[in-house]
Amino acid sequence: MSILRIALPIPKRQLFDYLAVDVMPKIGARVRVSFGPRKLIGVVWEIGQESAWEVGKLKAIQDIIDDEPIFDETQRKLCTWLAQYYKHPIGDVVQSAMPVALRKGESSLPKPIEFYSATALGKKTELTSLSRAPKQQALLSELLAGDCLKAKVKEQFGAAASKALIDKGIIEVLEKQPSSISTWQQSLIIQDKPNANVEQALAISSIEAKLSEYACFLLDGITGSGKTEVYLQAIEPILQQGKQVLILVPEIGLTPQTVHRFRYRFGIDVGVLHSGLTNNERLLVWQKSAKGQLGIVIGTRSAIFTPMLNPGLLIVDEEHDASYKQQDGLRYHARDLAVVRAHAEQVPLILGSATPALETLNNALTGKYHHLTLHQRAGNASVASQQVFDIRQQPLKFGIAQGMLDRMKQHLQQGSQVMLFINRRGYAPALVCHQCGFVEQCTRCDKPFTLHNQLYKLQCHHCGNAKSIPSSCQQCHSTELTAMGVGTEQLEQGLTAYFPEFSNIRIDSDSARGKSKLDKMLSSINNNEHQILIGTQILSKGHHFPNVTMVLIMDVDGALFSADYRAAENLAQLITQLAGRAGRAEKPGEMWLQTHDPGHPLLQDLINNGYAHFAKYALLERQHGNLPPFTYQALFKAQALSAQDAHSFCKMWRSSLIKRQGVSCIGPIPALMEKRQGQYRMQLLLQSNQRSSLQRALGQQLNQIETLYLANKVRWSLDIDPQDFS
DNA sequence: AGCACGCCGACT
DNA sequence: GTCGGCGTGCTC
Repeated sequence: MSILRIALPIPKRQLFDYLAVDVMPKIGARVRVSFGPRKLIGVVWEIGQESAWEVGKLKAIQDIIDDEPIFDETQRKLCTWLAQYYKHPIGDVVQSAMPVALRKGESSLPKPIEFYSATALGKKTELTSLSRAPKQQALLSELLAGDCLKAKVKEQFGAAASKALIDKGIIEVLEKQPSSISTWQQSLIIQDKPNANVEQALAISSIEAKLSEYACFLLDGITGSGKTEVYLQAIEPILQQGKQVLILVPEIGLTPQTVHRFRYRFGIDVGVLHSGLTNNERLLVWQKSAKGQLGIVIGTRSAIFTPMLNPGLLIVDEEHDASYKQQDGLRYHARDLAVVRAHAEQVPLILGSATPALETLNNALTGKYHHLTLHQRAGNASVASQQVFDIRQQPLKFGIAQGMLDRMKQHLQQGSQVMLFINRRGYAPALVCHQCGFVEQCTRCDKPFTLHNQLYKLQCHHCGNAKSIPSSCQQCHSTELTAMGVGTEQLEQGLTAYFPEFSNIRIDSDSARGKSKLDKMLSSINNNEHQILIGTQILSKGHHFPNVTMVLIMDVDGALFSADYRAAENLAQLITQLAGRAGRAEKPGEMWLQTHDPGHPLLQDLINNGYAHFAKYALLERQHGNLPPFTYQALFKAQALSAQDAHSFCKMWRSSLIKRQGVSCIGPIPALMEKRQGQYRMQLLLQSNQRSSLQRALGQQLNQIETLYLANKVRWSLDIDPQDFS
């Protein structure tokens, strides 16, 4: 008796067994089943001969939705890998790999294309007989010349005209299968291909040497060095072989210009997947790609799941970008999944960035990835000069030093724009003396204490050691101790009052919700409608600000002294990205970094030697500190209505994990925002030198937790390779 | 995750 | 007397 093992949208780390009725569904096809009192849609994941359940108690499936699998073997492999690696319920994984429309049971087959055609009666109808209905007359005349797509008719002639003609029997709606539509391979052209420079040509030929096998390339090219041109020329032979290309871009970077550039170069339809699409639009791209009808698919994080009939190349642009890591539910990293997918499909993968993530850089340096570098800047690109501004003992107005305000004034009066940059992401903050720059450190670890305002405590995020907040500086006895970071609103108000004659605009993910809103803001900036730009991360992504001649990074220390070891890396990426986007050749920009520690070695290294040098130094530091990518981490989070419950749950995890080989724990430590929505949040950081020992320990741990201890009071989650510790 | 079952408080 | 609160447990 064949048993169907089905992945159901249930948060359990298991498959559910069912029986087939008379037709056997294929592996990878959707089926409808009854599950307890409700009906669910699941995907047949395995077919086996026996069940751990009593076979007599198994239910039969209700019906089969797909005759053909919607998950091919590679996709099933990817999902299984995801579930295994991220320790996530398989049903949930399968669910997130599917477009929403398919989760709801929509047909996976492309909808037939509807078009209007003149009937036999229509062909005999005199046009003049319709002279009293000009719209209908025009439509009929159009259709006598040839058939026309339904959507196009509706747009040109309106719904009323076509309906009237259908009622008269003059025209009719016909359907044809989309596969009979001409394929992109026939319309492929190569438009306006510029000559590659030496470095680009070298990169392109390195990639071309590995077109039909797995290989991972880090395309490490400074801003303005023409990474996109390398992508375009690497794509060319792939498309010419009739194979497909999947390109991932960060959430905000998905600008129409980029898409246009691909579309224009090759003259083919490009499938675009972004958050603004409806479920049906998303499904359509999915279907077309699965049928091989799209040469290029571009999309954000979840586009990595798009099936391809004939894959030829994967590209992850701006691979260091944090938006590739999903921050809730299935916490996967799309870049890492791209590596797994490229391997499974046996196709090459290009990871592109001006500021590669340290993990990626390490893989390139150890030879796991091929390292391709572009140093030459094309044409009129420029980089802003970078310098630190010592704010010790400086009077600060809404977070800005007086010296910097004066400098801003100069730039503004010359008609230039000034950009202020705040890290709104709450890095675990330290306590710093404004007089002398002294930072309170844990005596055991020599690491800055993290300030927990709600607890009114300083706590070391490396050993858990805690003390109360001192009232004066240990070194100079000043009472001016400050936490780092200032709110955007406060700054906005302050600037409006201080520079009444200049208009300011705030750009963050809240104010720029939606792509068109952001575009509008950007064009108003480039039209000089605003002189002072206040922004967060969003400004560092993909856009150029030729008229900005001064960039001020307000809260450098927040990142330098954060317990989050990634904060310094993120800051360096941000500074480097911004420096490449402000000003232009004739009007170069200057960038200022406000800090209490102007001599900080990482900061000095970045400013004097650039990102690549900084990154190597930072990697060395990570190695000495036993941190990723030289060790492997997982973050266990627990939240409960009572702090005691959350704490003891973490401790229970800790005590059972610590017995396992090669895994160490830090915590439990309260989360940065200890209490949110009435829930107390605690976390435990797990670390190992060996990826496999961490994986094994977590696997065993989860088996226990599901069978032995079901703490209903505590909601918990596990973040493998955490990027963010808040 | 849902959904049912169940066991206790304030209402027509 | 019951309507409904949400704690507990189960779903192939």
